[in-house]
Amino acid sequence: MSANATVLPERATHQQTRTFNQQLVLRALHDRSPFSRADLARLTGLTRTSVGDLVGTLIDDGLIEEVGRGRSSGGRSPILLRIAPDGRHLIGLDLGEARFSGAVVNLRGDILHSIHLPLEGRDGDAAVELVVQLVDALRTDDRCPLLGIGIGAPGIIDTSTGTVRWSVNLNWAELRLGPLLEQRYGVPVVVANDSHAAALAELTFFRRPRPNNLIVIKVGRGVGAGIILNGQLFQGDGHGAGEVGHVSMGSADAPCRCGREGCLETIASMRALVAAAGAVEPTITDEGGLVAAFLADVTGIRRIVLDAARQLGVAIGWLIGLLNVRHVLLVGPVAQFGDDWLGEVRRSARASVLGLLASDTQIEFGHVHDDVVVLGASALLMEQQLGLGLVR
Amino acid sequence: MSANATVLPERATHQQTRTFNQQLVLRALHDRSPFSRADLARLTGLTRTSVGDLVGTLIDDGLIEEVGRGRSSGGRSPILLRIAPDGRHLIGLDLGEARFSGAVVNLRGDILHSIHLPLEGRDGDAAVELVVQLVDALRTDDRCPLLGIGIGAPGIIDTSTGTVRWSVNLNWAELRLGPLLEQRYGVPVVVANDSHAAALAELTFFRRPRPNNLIVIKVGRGVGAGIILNGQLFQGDGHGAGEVGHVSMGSADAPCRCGREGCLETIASMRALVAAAGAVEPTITDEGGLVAAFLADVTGIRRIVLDAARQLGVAIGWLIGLLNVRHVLLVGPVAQFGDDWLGEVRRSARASVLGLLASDTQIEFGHVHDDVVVLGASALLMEQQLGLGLVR
DNA sequence: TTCGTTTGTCCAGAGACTTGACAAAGCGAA
DNA sequence: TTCGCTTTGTCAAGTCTCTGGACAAACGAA
Repeated sequence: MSANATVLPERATHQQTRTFNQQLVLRALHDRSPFSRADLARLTGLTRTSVGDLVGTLIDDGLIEEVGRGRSSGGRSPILLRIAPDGRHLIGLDLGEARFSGAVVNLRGDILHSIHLPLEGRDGDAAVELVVQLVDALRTDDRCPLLGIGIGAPGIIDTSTGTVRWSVNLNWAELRLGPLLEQRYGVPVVVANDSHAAALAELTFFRRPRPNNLIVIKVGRGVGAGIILNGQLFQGDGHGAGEVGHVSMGSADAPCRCGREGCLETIASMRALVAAAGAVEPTITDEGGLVAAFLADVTGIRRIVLDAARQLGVAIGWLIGLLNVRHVLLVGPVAQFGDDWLGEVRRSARASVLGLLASDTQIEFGHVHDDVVVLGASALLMEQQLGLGLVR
Repeated sequence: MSANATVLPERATHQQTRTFNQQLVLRALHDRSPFSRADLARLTGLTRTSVGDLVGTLIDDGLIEEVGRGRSSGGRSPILLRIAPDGRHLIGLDLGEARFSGAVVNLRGDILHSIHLPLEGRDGDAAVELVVQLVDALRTDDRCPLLGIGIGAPGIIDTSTGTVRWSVNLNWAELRLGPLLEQRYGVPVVVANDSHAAALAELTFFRRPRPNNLIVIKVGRGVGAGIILNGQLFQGDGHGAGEVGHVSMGSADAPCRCGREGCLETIASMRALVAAAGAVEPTITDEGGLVAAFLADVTGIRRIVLDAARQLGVAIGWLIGLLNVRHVLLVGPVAQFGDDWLGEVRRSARASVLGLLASDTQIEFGHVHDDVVVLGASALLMEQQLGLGLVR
């Protein structure tokens, strides 16, 4: 037998069957609670016996709990079950460009306690130190079992090994952040790109029924997309899927921090918009000022912002044309621009792609904008540790 | 329990475990033969006992066969196994724009017998009749058990139901081609978009080790892509993934048959190139003439063709930027343009996307061009019926 | 109160993988 | 040639998990 053997998936065993069905029960309860054991049996196709057994071990694990009895439909009244919200706690981190945020999150996605630490120009090891501070601060005072730590950060991130391969503003390269924290805290750690995390947050906590395919575009200081296909986060061969911010839009104007010119990020990101608006109207120096000027219809500003929306729409048009995905969400500070801006994005996207595909696609704002990365990182951790949403 | 219950995947059962492991063995042998039972045990992680049992049923089914003994490595010499090439035969069809092709294919992807029927303007029911003729002609004279019929056709195709939702030049809309043929011939039938099929052909028969992600762009009369992500064909919510031919390239010149303007297809397809070249050099009236003129460096023609390559490169740049996929293959008649053309595509694609992503991506010609759709349709059928390559 | 229905659980049974053991088959050294 | 060691393929018993049938508990309605 030669050395470079074919790579095969894991074999199927009894234990895998068990785990899979346990996750099936867990996922049903996560998607919509409460359910009785009999409900779950009908829903999953398993027998009442099997469900009873599975539920037993899940209750022993503290992951689900009984919450009283439901209304009878002519027979014995069912015992209702739900995910035990505080069966586990998670720590979710958002390593943003201006500040690091962290929160303790429960299994329902409730944020129990959150902290923000300004970055103030720190990078490299100093930034790692800040991460440690954040986790230390969140870990005190919580006697609930900790499922692990989920981290979202800008840049190219290898989630399978927990390595930050490249993050411009933090000045990290090939940083094994995951293993480092795992060793320090002794709990599982997952690290993912912030836009990818955002997509998972919307999918896991805010979309019912869960779409198979979903694209979430996060427009903040940068522009990035999280792409969920067949119910799973798609990261690409090099973990760089969704890097829409650095695709060339043709017009080579402003230089981009990636070293090239004409990237979408130099046109449509908040950073670029604030700069462009500031050049016209010097009083505008930050996002707040820009948004206010846009909403107040200040001459010139409106056009700048809507032009950017148009370019973003072109990028979305490509996404729709290439992937034919029906759900596209926009999250981040751009949500403040409101429906005029969104309308421009929609028009532009629809104009640049085959009608049959575009007409079915919904382009909307996401549900959360501030904590979306924290929640998404938590969602990824839940998915990896508990199997919510992951279809084997 | 409310009516709109959450959609859950199938529960795991013993039988599924069995099927899964059987497919694991089958897939190992399909990827690289021959292997002994002991090899397979090491490769899959199953015990020798289990593998022996699985192999037994597969041999009884006629899907694999023993092919003598291998060299001993100090102990008893192993009995070598491989897929029985003619354990099943398949019929693969390519419903092209100018002609319908069909072939009998075996499990190794060998084409045993093929036919071509010119379309001669037929569409609608007449085209369906032609499909039936093709199958009838291929079915005679083959006593090997028929696994089924695989069909690749241009247009938007719902593979899950076997429906051609929309095919311009065949004038088909919502045609339930799959069920129709299933009823007539009593064997499983799969229908897929031709570019999607092409991608499956390259993945299934010509790429070792099998890449996780692969994009195959078929440039012929139209332009379409087949997108394989996480080892599976990705079709999108409306089965229209990969419709790169109808994304707007900005410059709104020629009207497209889809009703819009500036589509990639009006610039980079063979149909468009022949038309553009014909306008400059009236002696050019078909693909052959165009290719000859390009290779002979006829004034003006070269520029037209390379301009098209550049535009195609932009589209590939978007694909790479959005999906970060490392393997991109080009198939179809454009392969005749050779390395100059390919070089131009590569340059353009690399220029329009983040260096970190582009540098890892290989853009090459595919292995087959003529029979790629026939083989791909067969591959899809094999995948669905035998589970080769599909990871549950 | 009684009957029918629904729920949750217990017990036996079946399917598939694993473990341990063993015979068959081959290489190599004494 | 013979013996010992290794590898291969198979057999029997054991374990894990799902399934099917049966039963008691719980509830509404007559």
